Amino acid sequence: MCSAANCMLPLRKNCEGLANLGRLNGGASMSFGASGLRMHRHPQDPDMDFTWQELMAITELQDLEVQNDSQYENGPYHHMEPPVSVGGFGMNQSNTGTLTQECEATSMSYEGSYHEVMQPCQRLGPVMDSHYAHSGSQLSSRFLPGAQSLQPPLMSLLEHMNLVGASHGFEKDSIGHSHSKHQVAIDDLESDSGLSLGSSPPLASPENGVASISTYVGTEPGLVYAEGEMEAGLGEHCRMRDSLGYPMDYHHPHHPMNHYPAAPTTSYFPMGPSLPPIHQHHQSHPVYPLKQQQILPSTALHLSGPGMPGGRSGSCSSSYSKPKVHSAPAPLSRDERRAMALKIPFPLEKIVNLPVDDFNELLTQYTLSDAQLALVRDIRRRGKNKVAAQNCRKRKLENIVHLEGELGQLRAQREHLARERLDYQRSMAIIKCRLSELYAKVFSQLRDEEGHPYSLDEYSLQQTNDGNVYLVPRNATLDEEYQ
DNA sequence: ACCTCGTGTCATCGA
DNA sequence: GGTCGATGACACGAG
Repeated sequence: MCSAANCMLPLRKNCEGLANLGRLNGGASMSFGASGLRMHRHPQDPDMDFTWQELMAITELQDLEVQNDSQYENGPYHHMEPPVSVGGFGMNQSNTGTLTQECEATSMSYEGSYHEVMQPCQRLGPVMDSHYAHSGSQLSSRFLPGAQSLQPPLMSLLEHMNLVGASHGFEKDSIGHSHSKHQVAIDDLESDSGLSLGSSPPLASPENGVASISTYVGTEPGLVYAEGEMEAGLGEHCRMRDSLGYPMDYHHPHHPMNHYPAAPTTSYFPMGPSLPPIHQHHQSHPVYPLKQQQILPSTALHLSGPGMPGGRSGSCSSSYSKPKVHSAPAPLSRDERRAMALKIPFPLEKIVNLPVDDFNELLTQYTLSDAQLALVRDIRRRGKNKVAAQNCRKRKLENIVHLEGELGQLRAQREHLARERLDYQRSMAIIKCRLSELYAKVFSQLRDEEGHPYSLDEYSLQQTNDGNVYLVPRNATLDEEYQ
Protein backbone atom coordinates (compact mmCIF):
# COMPACT_ATOMS: atom_id res chain seq x y z
CA MET A 1 0.00 0.00 0.00
CA CYS A 2 1.37 3.30 -0.97
CA SER A 3 1.28 6.38 1.07
CA ALA A 4 -1.61 7.67 -0.84
CA ALA A 5 -3.71 4.81 0.34
CA ASN A 6 -3.90 6.34 3.78
CA CYS A 7 -5.79 9.18 2.28
CA MET A 8 -8.13 7.07 0.31
CA LEU A 9 -11.58 7.12 1.64
CA PRO A 10 -13.84 4.41 0.38
CA LEU A 11 -17.10 6.16 0.06
CA ARG A 12 -19.41 3.34 -0.79
CA LYS A 13 -19.65 -0.01 -2.35
CA ASN A 14 -21.83 -0.04 -5.38
CA CYS A 15 -21.69 -3.70 -6.18
CA GLU A 16 -24.96 -4.15 -4.42
CA GLY A 17 -26.66 -2.21 -7.09
CA LEU A 18 -28.61 0.92 -7.16
CA ALA A 19 -31.19 -0.46 -4.85
CA ASN A 20 -28.78 -0.18 -1.97
CA LEU A 21 -27.36 3.13 -2.84
CA GLY A 22 -29.95 4.97 -0.94
CA ARG A 23 -29.19 3.04 2.15
CA LEU A 24 -25.47 3.38 1.74
CA ASN A 25 -25.60 7.03 1.11
CA GLY A 26 -28.50 7.81 3.27
CA GLY A 27 -26.50 7.46 6.44
CA ALA A 28 -25.58 10.49 8.38
CA SER A 29 -21.93 9.81 8.07
CA MET A 30 -19.56 7.59 6.19
CA SER A 31 -16.58 6.33 8.03
CA PHE A 32 -14.25 4.41 5.86
CA GLY A 33 -10.73 3.58 5.17
CA ALA A 34 -7.66 2.72 7.05
CA SER A 35 -6.91 6.28 7.78
CA GLY A 36 -9.91 6.56 9.95
CA LEU A 37 -10.83 9.78 8.29
CA ARG A 38 -14.46 10.47 8.64
CA MET A 39 -16.54 12.25 6.12
CA HIS A 40 -19.70 13.90 7.20
CA ARG A 41 -22.61 14.65 5.07
CA HIS A 42 -25.09 17.34 5.57
CA PRO A 43 -28.11 15.91 7.21
CA GLN A 44 -30.30 14.35 4.61
CA ASP A 45 -30.01 16.33 1.48
CA PRO A 46 -33.14 15.26 -0.39
CA ASP A 47 -31.31 15.40 -3.67
CA MET A 48 -28.30 13.39 -2.65
CA ASP A 49 -29.76 9.95 -3.05
CA PHE A 50 -30.87 10.72 -6.52
CA THR A 51 -27.57 12.40 -7.20
CA TRP A 52 -25.70 9.31 -6.16
CA GLN A 53 -27.85 7.11 -8.26
CA GLU A 54 -27.40 9.30 -11.25
CA LEU A 55 -23.70 9.59 -10.63
CA MET A 56 -23.20 5.89 -10.41
CA ALA A 57 -25.33 5.31 -13.44
CA ILE A 58 -23.09 7.59 -15.41
CA THR A 59 -20.06 5.91 -13.93
CA GLU A 60 -21.28 2.52 -14.93
CA LEU A 61 -21.81 3.91 -18.35
CA GLN A 62 -18.10 4.15 -18.80
CA ASP A 63 -17.88 0.45 -19.31
CA LEU A 64 -20.49 0.71 -21.96
CA GLU A 65 -18.77 3.63 -23.49
CA VAL A 66 -15.75 1.51 -24.09
CA GLN A 67 -17.94 -0.86 -26.00
CA ASN A 68 -19.26 1.96 -28.02
CA ASP A 69 -15.80 3.14 -28.79
CA SER A 70 -14.77 -0.27 -29.88
CA GLN A 71 -17.75 -0.38 -32.13
CA TYR A 72 -16.45 2.59 -33.93
CA GLU A 73 -12.92 1.33 -33.97
CA ASN A 74 -13.80 -2.08 -35.23
CA GLY A 75 -16.34 -0.91 -37.69
CA PRO A 76 -15.74 -0.55 -41.37
CA TYR A 77 -15.57 3.18 -41.09
CA HIS A 78 -12.46 4.55 -39.46
CA HIS A 79 -12.69 8.17 -38.69
CA MET A 80 -9.57 10.18 -38.05
CA GLU A 81 -10.90 11.77 -34.88
CA PRO A 82 -10.44 9.83 -31.69
CA PRO A 83 -13.56 8.79 -29.87
CA VAL A 84 -14.78 11.01 -27.10
CA SER A 85 -13.94 9.84 -23.65
CA VAL A 86 -15.46 10.83 -20.38
CA GLY A 87 -12.65 9.34 -18.40
CA GLY A 88 -11.56 12.75 -17.31
CA PHE A 89 -14.28 12.82 -14.77
CA GLY A 90 -12.75 10.18 -12.62
CA MET A 91 -14.72 7.33 -11.12
CA ASN A 92 -12.70 5.19 -13.39
CA GLN A 93 -12.93 1.50 -13.20
CA SER A 94 -9.18 1.36 -12.91
CA ASN A 95 -6.71 3.79 -11.53
CA THR A 96 -6.69 6.30 -14.29
CA GLY A 97 -8.49 9.51 -14.67
CA THR A 98 -9.38 12.17 -12.19
CA LEU A 99 -12.31 14.32 -11.51
CA THR A 100 -12.73 17.60 -13.16
CA GLN A 101 -14.80 20.32 -11.79
CA GLU A 102 -16.21 22.27 -14.64
CA CYS A 103 -17.64 21.39 -17.95
CA GLU A 104 -15.30 23.81 -19.62
CA ALA A 105 -12.38 21.99 -18.15
CA THR A 106 -13.22 19.06 -20.34
CA SER A 107 -14.54 20.87 -23.29
CA MET A 108 -11.09 21.07 -24.76
CA SER A 109 -11.28 17.53 -25.86
CA TYR A 110 -14.49 17.98 -27.72
CA GLU A 111 -13.42 20.48 -30.25
CA GLY A 112 -16.30 21.24 -32.52
CA SER A 113 -19.30 19.33 -31.54
CA TYR A 114 -18.81 19.59 -27.84
CA HIS A 115 -18.87 23.35 -27.79
CA GLU A 116 -22.11 23.29 -29.61
CA VAL A 117 -23.67 21.43 -26.78
CA MET A 118 -21.83 22.83 -23.84
CA GLN A 119 -23.12 26.30 -24.16
CA PRO A 120 -26.76 25.46 -23.79
CA CYS A 121 -25.84 22.84 -21.28
CA GLN A 122 -24.02 25.27 -19.03
CA ARG A 123 -26.67 27.83 -19.46
CA LEU A 124 -29.15 25.24 -18.46
CA GLY A 125 -27.08 23.91 -15.64
CA PRO A 126 -28.57 25.49 -12.51
CA VAL A 127 -32.07 24.59 -13.48
CA MET A 128 -31.27 21.37 -15.18
CA ASP A 129 -33.02 19.22 -12.62
CA SER A 130 -36.26 20.95 -13.13
CA HIS A 131 -35.88 20.59 -16.81
CA TYR A 132 -35.15 16.95 -16.45
CA ALA A 133 -38.15 16.51 -14.29
CA HIS A 134 -40.63 18.44 -16.28
CA SER A 135 -39.53 18.92 -19.80
CA GLY A 136 -37.34 16.11 -20.77
CA SER A 137 -38.92 15.65 -24.11
CA GLN A 138 -38.43 19.29 -24.88
CA LEU A 139 -34.80 19.00 -23.96
CA SER A 140 -34.54 16.08 -26.20
CA SER A 141 -35.66 18.10 -29.11
CA ARG A 142 -33.78 21.22 -28.20
CA PHE A 143 -30.46 19.98 -27.01
CA LEU A 144 -30.21 16.48 -28.30
CA PRO A 145 -30.59 16.76 -32.00
CA GLY A 146 -28.98 13.41 -32.42
CA ALA A 147 -30.39 11.68 -29.40
CA GLN A 148 -32.32 9.32 -31.53
CA SER A 149 -29.09 7.85 -32.71
CA LEU A 150 -27.74 6.97 -29.31
CA GLN A 151 -26.69 3.47 -28.68
CA PRO A 152 -28.71 1.64 -26.09
CA PRO A 153 -26.30 2.31 -23.20
CA LEU A 154 -26.38 6.01 -23.83
CA MET A 155 -30.06 5.90 -24.27
CA SER A 156 -30.39 4.14 -20.97
CA LEU A 157 -28.45 6.82 -19.25
CA LEU A 158 -30.25 9.65 -20.89
CA GLU A 159 -33.50 8.04 -20.02
CA HIS A 160 -32.28 7.95 -16.50
CA MET A 161 -31.51 11.62 -16.84
CA ASN A 162 -34.86 12.21 -18.49
CA LEU A 163 -33.03 13.61 -21.43
CA VAL A 164 -34.27 11.56 -24.24
CA GLY A 165 -37.95 11.11 -24.16
CA ALA A 166 -39.85 9.56 -26.92
CA SER A 167 -37.07 9.44 -29.45
CA HIS A 168 -35.69 6.25 -28.05
CA GLY A 169 -37.91 3.84 -29.80
CA PHE A 170 -37.33 5.49 -33.07
CA GLU A 171 -33.61 5.08 -32.87
CA LYS A 172 -33.73 1.49 -31.85
CA ASP A 173 -35.83 0.77 -34.80
CA SER A 174 -33.82 3.01 -37.02
CA ILE A 175 -30.47 1.48 -36.24
CA GLY A 176 -31.50 -2.07 -35.94
CA HIS A 177 -33.67 -2.08 -38.94
CA SER A 178 -31.34 -0.18 -41.13
CA HIS A 179 -28.43 -2.40 -40.29
CA SER A 180 -30.26 -5.53 -41.14
CA LYS A 181 -31.43 -4.04 -44.35
CA HIS A 182 -27.96 -2.87 -45.06
CA GLN A 183 -26.66 -6.36 -44.63
CA VAL A 184 -29.12 -7.55 -47.16
CA ALA A 185 -27.83 -4.97 -49.55
CA ILE A 186 -24.27 -6.08 -49.01
CA ASP A 187 -25.19 -9.67 -49.52
CA ASP A 188 -26.87 -8.75 -52.71
CA LEU A 189 -23.91 -6.83 -53.88
CA GLU A 190 -21.54 -9.55 -52.93
CA SER A 191 -23.55 -12.04 -54.79
CA ASP A 192 -21.99 -12.69 -58.09
CA SER A 193 -23.78 -10.63 -60.62
CA GLY A 194 -22.57 -13.14 -63.09
CA LEU A 195 -21.40 -12.60 -66.53
CA SER A 196 -24.65 -13.45 -68.05
CA LEU A 197 -23.77 -12.67 -71.55
CA GLY A 198 -27.05 -13.82 -72.81
CA SER A 199 -28.89 -11.27 -70.76
CA SER A 200 -26.44 -8.51 -71.14
CA PRO A 201 -27.00 -5.71 -73.51
CA PRO A 202 -24.68 -5.18 -76.37
CA LEU A 203 -23.60 -2.07 -74.62
CA ALA A 204 -23.82 -1.08 -71.04
CA SER A 205 -22.61 2.43 -71.15
CA PRO A 206 -21.29 4.02 -67.97
CA GLU A 207 -23.97 6.63 -68.27
CA ASN A 208 -26.57 4.00 -67.92
CA GLY A 209 -24.75 2.63 -65.00
CA VAL A 210 -24.64 5.93 -63.24
CA ALA A 211 -28.30 6.35 -63.75
CA SER A 212 -28.91 2.98 -62.28
CA ILE A 213 -26.83 3.47 -59.20
CA SER A 214 -28.35 6.79 -58.37
CA THR A 215 -30.79 4.76 -56.39
CA TYR A 216 -28.06 3.68 -54.04
CA VAL A 217 -26.45 7.03 -53.53
CA GLY A 218 -28.59 8.58 -50.88
CA THR A 219 -27.73 11.30 -48.49
CA GLU A 220 -30.72 10.88 -46.27
CA PRO A 221 -31.04 7.98 -43.91
CA GLY A 222 -34.13 6.88 -45.61
CA LEU A 223 -32.31 6.67 -48.85
CA VAL A 224 -29.10 5.24 -47.57
CA TYR A 225 -30.26 1.70 -47.56
CA ALA A 226 -32.54 1.86 -50.46
CA GLU A 227 -29.92 -0.15 -52.26
CA GLY A 228 -31.39 -3.14 -50.57
CA GLU A 229 -33.79 -3.02 -53.42
CA MET A 230 -30.91 -4.22 -55.51
CA GLU A 231 -32.03 -7.65 -54.50
CA ALA A 232 -33.98 -7.67 -57.69
CA GLY A 233 -30.58 -8.41 -59.11
CA LEU A 234 -30.23 -9.31 -62.66
CA GLY A 235 -33.89 -9.30 -63.27
CA GLU A 236 -34.13 -5.71 -62.20
CA HIS A 237 -31.08 -5.02 -64.21
CA CYS A 238 -32.68 -6.49 -67.21
CA ARG A 239 -35.82 -4.55 -66.72
CA MET A 240 -33.85 -1.38 -66.39
CA ARG A 241 -31.96 -2.06 -69.56
CA ASP A 242 -35.09 -3.12 -71.24
CA SER A 243 -36.58 0.18 -70.41
CA LEU A 244 -33.58 1.76 -71.96
CA GLY A 245 -34.36 0.06 -75.15
CA TYR A 246 -31.61 -2.48 -75.11
CA PRO A 247 -32.41 -5.90 -76.38
CA MET A 248 -32.42 -8.45 -73.63
CA ASP A 249 -30.84 -11.14 -75.68
CA TYR A 250 -27.48 -10.69 -77.08
CA HIS A 251 -28.14 -11.88 -80.54
CA HIS A 252 -24.66 -12.09 -81.61
CA PRO A 253 -24.08 -14.87 -84.07
CA HIS A 254 -21.05 -16.01 -82.12
CA HIS A 255 -22.25 -15.22 -78.73
CA PRO A 256 -21.44 -17.95 -76.24
CA MET A 257 -25.13 -18.33 -75.69
CA ASN A 258 -25.39 -19.39 -79.26
CA HIS A 259 -23.33 -22.48 -78.90
CA TYR A 260 -22.47 -24.51 -81.82
CA PRO A 261 -24.20 -26.45 -83.12
CA ALA A 262 -27.33 -25.43 -81.40
CA ALA A 263 -27.59 -22.08 -83.07
CA PRO A 264 -26.15 -22.23 -86.49
CA THR A 265 -28.47 -19.53 -87.54
CA THR A 266 -26.02 -16.84 -88.35
CA SER A 267 -22.55 -16.61 -89.62
CA TYR A 268 -19.87 -14.23 -90.40
CA PHE A 269 -20.45 -15.57 -93.76
CA PRO A 270 -23.62 -13.85 -94.80
CA MET A 271 -24.71 -16.64 -97.03
CA GLY A 272 -24.98 -19.64 -94.83
CA PRO A 273 -27.55 -22.27 -95.59
CA SER A 274 -29.83 -21.32 -92.78
CA LEU A 275 -28.50 -17.95 -92.02
CA PRO A 276 -30.36 -14.79 -91.79
CA PRO A 277 -29.06 -13.09 -94.81
CA ILE A 278 -28.09 -9.86 -93.17
CA HIS A 279 -25.80 -8.71 -90.43
CA GLN A 280 -28.28 -7.60 -87.91
CA HIS A 281 -25.80 -7.08 -85.22
CA HIS A 282 -22.69 -5.69 -86.75
CA GLN A 283 -23.87 -2.42 -88.00
CA SER A 284 -20.46 -0.98 -87.79
CA HIS A 285 -19.08 -3.02 -90.53
CA PRO A 286 -17.46 -0.77 -92.99
CA VAL A 287 -19.59 0.11 -95.93
CA TYR A 288 -17.48 -0.67 -98.84
CA PRO A 289 -17.89 1.18 -102.06
CA LEU A 290 -20.49 -0.20 -104.30
CA LYS A 291 -17.90 -0.87 -106.90
CA GLN A 292 -16.14 -3.19 -104.54
CA GLN A 293 -19.27 -5.07 -103.72
CA GLN A 294 -20.25 -5.34 -107.27
CA ILE A 295 -17.14 -7.21 -108.15
CA LEU A 296 -17.93 -9.79 -105.54
CA PRO A 297 -19.59 -12.65 -107.22
CA SER A 298 -22.74 -13.62 -105.50
CA THR A 299 -21.72 -17.22 -105.88
CA ALA A 300 -18.04 -16.76 -105.42
CA LEU A 301 -17.62 -19.77 -103.17
CA HIS A 302 -19.34 -22.65 -104.69
CA LEU A 303 -19.21 -25.65 -102.52
CA SER A 304 -19.98 -27.80 -105.47
CA GLY A 305 -16.80 -28.58 -107.16
CA PRO A 306 -13.75 -30.73 -107.08
CA GLY A 307 -13.06 -32.01 -103.66
CA MET A 308 -16.43 -31.10 -102.29
CA PRO A 309 -18.59 -33.71 -100.70
CA GLY A 310 -21.34 -34.63 -102.97
CA GLY A 311 -24.92 -33.65 -102.41
CA ARG A 312 -24.06 -30.34 -100.81
CA SER A 313 -23.42 -28.28 -103.78
CA GLY A 314 -26.90 -27.08 -104.21
CA SER A 315 -27.53 -25.94 -100.74
CA CYS A 316 -24.08 -24.62 -100.37
CA SER A 317 -24.32 -22.76 -103.54
CA SER A 318 -27.45 -21.14 -102.41
CA SER A 319 -25.91 -20.54 -99.08
CA TYR A 320 -23.40 -18.19 -100.59
CA SER A 321 -25.90 -16.23 -102.55
CA LYS A 322 -26.18 -12.69 -101.43
CA PRO A 323 -29.19 -11.91 -99.39
CA LYS A 324 -31.86 -9.98 -101.13
CA VAL A 325 -33.90 -8.93 -98.19
CA HIS A 326 -32.54 -5.43 -98.21
CA SER A 327 -31.77 -3.33 -101.14
CA ALA A 328 -28.50 -2.39 -99.49
CA PRO A 329 -27.09 -5.66 -98.24
CA ALA A 330 -24.62 -5.61 -95.44
CA PRO A 331 -21.07 -5.43 -96.65
CA LEU A 332 -18.74 -8.31 -96.28
CA SER A 333 -16.03 -8.25 -93.76
CA ARG A 334 -12.43 -8.46 -94.70
CA ASP A 335 -12.23 -12.11 -93.84
CA GLU A 336 -15.39 -12.83 -95.73
CA ARG A 337 -13.96 -11.22 -98.78
CA ARG A 338 -10.73 -13.07 -98.35
CA ALA A 339 -12.56 -16.33 -97.88
CA MET A 340 -14.47 -15.77 -101.05
CA ALA A 341 -11.37 -14.74 -102.87
CA LEU A 342 -9.61 -17.93 -101.84
CA LYS A 343 -12.75 -19.98 -102.33
CA ILE A 344 -12.87 -21.37 -98.88
CA PRO A 345 -15.35 -24.20 -99.21
CA PHE A 346 -17.19 -23.86 -95.91
CA PRO A 347 -18.86 -21.02 -94.10
CA LEU A 348 -17.06 -18.83 -91.69
CA GLU A 349 -19.58 -19.75 -89.08
CA LYS A 350 -18.14 -23.23 -88.97
CA ILE A 351 -14.63 -21.96 -89.10
CA VAL A 352 -15.18 -19.92 -86.00
CA ASN A 353 -17.65 -21.92 -83.98
CA LEU A 354 -16.66 -25.51 -84.51
CA PRO A 355 -14.86 -27.18 -81.66
CA VAL A 356 -11.26 -27.76 -82.39
CA ASP A 357 -11.71 -31.45 -83.07
CA ASP A 358 -14.60 -30.87 -85.42
CA PHE A 359 -12.74 -28.05 -87.02
CA ASN A 360 -9.74 -30.22 -87.68
CA GLU A 361 -11.99 -32.93 -89.00
CA LEU A 362 -13.58 -30.40 -91.29
CA LEU A 363 -10.20 -29.43 -92.63
CA THR A 364 -9.42 -33.02 -93.39
CA GLN A 365 -12.48 -33.26 -95.55
CA TYR A 366 -11.13 -30.75 -97.97
CA THR A 367 -7.93 -30.33 -99.79
CA LEU A 368 -6.82 -26.85 -98.98
CA SER A 369 -3.81 -24.97 -100.11
CA ASP A 370 -1.43 -23.48 -97.62
CA ALA A 371 -2.89 -20.05 -98.23
CA GLN A 372 -6.39 -21.34 -97.68
CA LEU A 373 -5.33 -23.19 -94.57
CA ALA A 374 -3.61 -20.14 -93.16
CA LEU A 375 -6.59 -17.97 -93.93
CA VAL A 376 -8.99 -20.40 -92.32
CA ARG A 377 -6.92 -20.51 -89.18
CA ASP A 378 -6.63 -16.73 -89.12
CA ILE A 379 -10.34 -16.40 -89.62
CA ARG A 380 -10.95 -18.77 -86.77
CA ARG A 381 -8.52 -16.95 -84.51
CA ARG A 382 -9.87 -13.54 -85.35
CA GLY A 383 -13.46 -14.66 -85.09
CA LYS A 384 -12.98 -16.09 -81.67
CA ASN A 385 -10.99 -13.12 -80.58
CA LYS A 386 -13.65 -10.78 -81.82
CA VAL A 387 -16.26 -12.46 -79.69
CA ALA A 388 -13.87 -12.51 -76.80
CA ALA A 389 -13.23 -8.81 -77.19
CA GLN A 390 -16.93 -8.10 -77.24
CA ASN A 391 -17.44 -10.14 -74.13
CA CYS A 392 -14.50 -8.49 -72.49
CA ARG A 393 -15.86 -5.04 -73.17
CA LYS A 394 -19.27 -5.93 -71.92
CA ARG A 395 -17.77 -7.37 -68.81
CA LYS A 396 -15.70 -4.28 -68.30
CA LEU A 397 -18.69 -2.01 -68.53
CA GLU A 398 -20.68 -4.20 -66.20
CA ASN A 399 -17.86 -4.11 -63.72
CA ILE A 400 -17.83 -0.34 -63.91
CA VAL A 401 -21.54 -0.21 -63.24
CA HIS A 402 -21.19 -2.62 -60.36
CA LEU A 403 -18.29 -0.73 -58.82
CA GLU A 404 -20.12 2.56 -59.12
CA GLY A 405 -23.02 1.01 -57.30
CA GLU A 406 -20.73 -0.18 -54.55
CA LEU A 407 -19.14 3.22 -54.38
CA GLY A 408 -22.49 4.86 -53.88
CA GLN A 409 -23.37 2.39 -51.20
CA LEU A 410 -20.11 2.94 -49.36
CA ARG A 411 -20.54 6.68 -49.52
CA ALA A 412 -23.99 6.39 -48.04
CA GLN A 413 -22.65 4.12 -45.34
CA ARG A 414 -19.91 6.59 -44.54
CA GLU A 415 -22.40 9.40 -44.17
CA HIS A 416 -24.56 7.29 -41.94
CA LEU A 417 -21.67 6.38 -39.67
CA ALA A 418 -20.50 9.98 -39.55
CA ARG A 419 -23.93 11.05 -38.40
CA GLU A 420 -23.98 8.35 -35.78
CA ARG A 421 -20.59 9.41 -34.56
CA LEU A 422 -21.60 13.03 -34.32
CA ASP A 423 -24.71 12.11 -32.39
CA TYR A 424 -22.65 10.01 -30.08
CA GLN A 425 -20.20 12.81 -29.41
CA ARG A 426 -22.97 15.26 -28.71
CA SER A 427 -24.59 12.90 -26.31
CA MET A 428 -21.36 12.25 -24.50
CA ALA A 429 -20.78 15.96 -24.18
CA ILE A 430 -24.10 16.36 -22.47
CA ILE A 431 -23.34 13.44 -20.21
CA LYS A 432 -20.00 14.90 -19.24
CA CYS A 433 -21.59 18.19 -18.45
CA ARG A 434 -24.15 16.51 -16.27
CA LEU A 435 -21.51 14.39 -14.64
CA SER A 436 -19.48 17.40 -13.66
CA GLU A 437 -22.51 18.91 -12.07
CA LEU A 438 -23.17 15.76 -10.13
CA TYR A 439 -19.62 15.57 -8.87
CA ALA A 440 -19.76 19.14 -7.76
CA LYS A 441 -22.93 18.34 -5.94
CA VAL A 442 -21.45 15.30 -4.25
CA PHE A 443 -18.36 17.13 -3.17
CA SER A 444 -20.42 19.92 -1.79
CA GLN A 445 -21.99 17.40 0.59
CA LEU A 446 -18.83 15.73 1.80
CA ARG A 447 -17.07 16.93 4.93
CA ASP A 448 -13.97 15.76 6.66
CA GLU A 449 -13.70 15.12 10.38
CA GLU A 450 -13.32 18.79 11.06
CA GLY A 451 -16.34 19.61 8.96
CA HIS A 452 -14.41 21.08 6.12
CA PRO A 453 -15.54 20.28 2.59
CA TYR A 454 -13.35 18.33 0.25
CA SER A 455 -12.12 20.32 -2.65
CA LEU A 456 -12.47 19.03 -6.15
CA ASP A 457 -9.14 20.64 -6.79
CA GLU A 458 -7.49 18.37 -4.28
CA TYR A 459 -9.50 15.18 -4.42
CA SER A 460 -10.99 12.95 -7.02
CA LEU A 461 -13.24 9.94 -6.94
CA GLN A 462 -11.83 6.71 -8.16
CA GLN A 463 -13.57 3.42 -8.36
CA THR A 464 -11.96 0.05 -7.96
CA ASN A 465 -12.79 -3.10 -9.77
CA ASP A 466 -14.89 -4.36 -6.90
CA GLY A 467 -17.04 -1.28 -7.00
CA ASN A 468 -15.59 0.60 -4.06
CA VAL A 469 -15.37 4.29 -4.60
CA TYR A 470 -12.49 6.13 -3.00
CA LEU A 471 -11.83 9.74 -2.37
CA VAL A 472 -8.27 10.07 -3.49
CA PRO A 473 -5.96 13.05 -3.43
CA ARG A 474 -5.29 14.17 -6.91
CA ASN A 475 -1.55 13.73 -6.54
CA ALA A 476 -2.04 10.09 -5.62
CA THR A 477 -3.38 7.03 -7.32
CA LEU A 478 -5.19 4.05 -6.00
CA ASP A 479 -2.92 1.39 -4.69
CA GLU A 480 -3.24 -1.96 -6.39
CA GLU A 481 -4.50 -3.32 -3.13
CA TYR A 482 -7.67 -1.44 -3.75
CA GLN A 483 -8.04 -2.56 -7.31
C1' DA B 1 -9.91 19.42 -87.53
C1' DC B 2 -10.68 17.27 -83.43
C1' DC B 3 -12.90 14.30 -80.18
C1' DT B 4 -15.56 10.35 -78.66
C1' DC B 5 -17.38 5.95 -79.29
C1' DG B 6 -17.78 1.39 -81.11
C1' DT B 7 -15.50 -2.22 -83.22
C1' DG B 8 -11.97 -5.23 -85.07
C1' DT B 9 -7.43 -6.87 -84.63
C1' DC B 10 -2.99 -8.09 -82.66
C1' DA B 11 0.00 -9.44 -78.95
C1' DT B 12 0.38 -11.50 -74.77
C1' DC B 13 -0.66 -14.18 -70.81
C1' DG B 14 -2.53 -17.89 -68.09
C1' DA B 15 -5.32 -22.04 -67.83
C1' DG C 1 3.14 -27.36 -77.77
C1' DG C 2 -1.41 -26.20 -79.32
C1' DT C 3 -5.81 -24.25 -78.11
C1' DC C 4 -8.72 -21.08 -75.98
C1' DG C 5 -10.36 -17.19 -73.43
C1' DA C 6 -9.24 -12.74 -71.40
C1' DT C 7 -7.40 -8.34 -71.87
C1' DG C 8 -4.50 -4.24 -73.00
C1' DA C 9 -3.21 -1.63 -76.81
C1' DC C 10 -3.81 0.10 -81.23
C1' DA C 11 -6.12 1.36 -85.59
C1' DC C 12 -10.05 2.69 -88.05
C1' DG C 13 -14.54 4.49 -89.28
C1' DA C 14 -18.72 6.93 -87.94
C1' DG C 15 -20.97 10.58 -85.78
